[in-house]
Amino acid sequence: MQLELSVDRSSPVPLYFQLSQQLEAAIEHGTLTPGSLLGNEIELAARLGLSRPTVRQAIQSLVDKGLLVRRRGVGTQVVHSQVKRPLELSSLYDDLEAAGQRPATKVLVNTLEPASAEVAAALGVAEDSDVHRVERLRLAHGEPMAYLCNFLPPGLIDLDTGQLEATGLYRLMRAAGITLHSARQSIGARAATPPEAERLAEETGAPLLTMQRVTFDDTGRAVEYGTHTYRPTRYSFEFQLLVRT
Amino acid sequence: MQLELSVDRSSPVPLYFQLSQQLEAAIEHGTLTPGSLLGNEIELAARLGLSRPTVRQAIQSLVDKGLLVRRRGVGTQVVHSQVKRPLELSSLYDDLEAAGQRPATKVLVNTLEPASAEVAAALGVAEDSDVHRVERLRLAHGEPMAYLCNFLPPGLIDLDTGQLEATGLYRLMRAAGITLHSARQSIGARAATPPEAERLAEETGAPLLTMQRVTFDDTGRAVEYGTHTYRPTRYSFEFQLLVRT
DNA sequence: TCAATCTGTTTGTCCGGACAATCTGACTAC
DNA sequence: GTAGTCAGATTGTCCGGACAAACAGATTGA
Repeated sequence: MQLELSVDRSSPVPLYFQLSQQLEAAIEHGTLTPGSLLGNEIELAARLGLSRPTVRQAIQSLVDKGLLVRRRGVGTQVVHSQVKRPLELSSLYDDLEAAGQRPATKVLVNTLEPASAEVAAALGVAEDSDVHRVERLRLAHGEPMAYLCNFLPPGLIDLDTGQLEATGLYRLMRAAGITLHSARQSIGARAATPPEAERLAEETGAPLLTMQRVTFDDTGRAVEYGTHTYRPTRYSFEFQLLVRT
Repeated sequence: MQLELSVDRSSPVPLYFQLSQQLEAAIEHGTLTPGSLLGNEIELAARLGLSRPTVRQAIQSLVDKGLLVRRRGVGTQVVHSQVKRPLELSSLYDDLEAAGQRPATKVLVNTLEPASAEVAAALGVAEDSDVHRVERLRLAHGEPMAYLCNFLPPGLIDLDTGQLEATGLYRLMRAAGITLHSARQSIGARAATPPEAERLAEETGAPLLTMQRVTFDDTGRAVEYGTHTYRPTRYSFEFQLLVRT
């Protein structure tokens, strides 16, 4: 294994992070082939002039990502399977853009209105208190793909219709300094009602994929509640997930 | 904060794990209320007679689970939101049992047959080589909930029809010493074909929720490929997910 | 020939310490 | 009164070392 590894001690980037990125790049690039041993931690530390805990921290982060597997008495191996992303909080806009689909968004509604009981419960605000309501149609290649209805608590973000049409909601929230932390999702299916069918250019009774989601920031506040419907012929949820250990 | 914490040094259970379990229990139980500070690491270590790295390792594991949030200069806080499980590799059988639904399974097919191109590609075996094929109907309260079709490479596990009816496939695999590592899933929806409708007691054209999954063990081998259809009126996919950092 | 045992390798756990980065809150200067 | 500055508190990073546990392969014994 002639893997070139080096760390820059003058950089503000943590050493373990520099190392883990280089290892990840090597795996991605194929320099480290699946199944190959990584060499033992102590020697690796000595080679790089690092301590073993630092090397372990780097390796551990890749184990958590599912790229490496440790075996006591054997060594650390690159996982065989084609792990891509261990399921992050996915954004339809980003998904489409990554797939080269040139997403477009049409904002249908962008108002402030009193929260229904359902919305109030999801967002943890008082019933009838004002919340943002945003309804959007997401298109790809001019064809409707999904109908997105979102509710946000007030005062968190400035919802500009122009920006909503230019990018995704998650990007706007991140840009507004909101740290997304976790989400509770529910994915199901049901038959399209007449208004839903019309919006998505489907027929009444056609199967629709539905997703409901409440997103929380790192302080535990609910920052978004969404009810989405997707055309199943155009979109499905794909993700990779890891077994918790 | 009068939180009772203690560790047993004579136990073979790692100290950091003992601590993290106690903290998790305290959070679950409500002894540690959301938003409350955990007390600084150094004092906590001194109080328990542990070193700071050990305490940090315990805390880190809970941060990874999404239960705690660290803030430099502030401290470690319990997250507000109702995080439950950060999405593990879910098993329909376990899900139903946890919901107190008394799942029942009817094995429709349990044979060895040549792999189709699709199955061979998913499992990474040669086309027309023998693979296990298992078709099951999963019921709850006597009502059909899902139709499960799975393919497994040969020689990995002994598929006994009786056992398949008594428990879930994942449990059997784990019991056979297979370490599940990751899975690639795809969730979609479509209209029921006549045979599908009949199996699930739905009408032709009714919306169905579909899930395809390839599961890998820790050596990177594909150990299972499944094509499942669910009745959306009876089942939906619920999960909590964390933003990767 | 086969099974049990031993041995070396590698990761797992744990320690104690050091300094840096960042946040909060109080203080000070204008 | 307001803005900038400073100090204390807390986590982030990193070091060097020690012993335990588990695995693979070779050795030994029946």
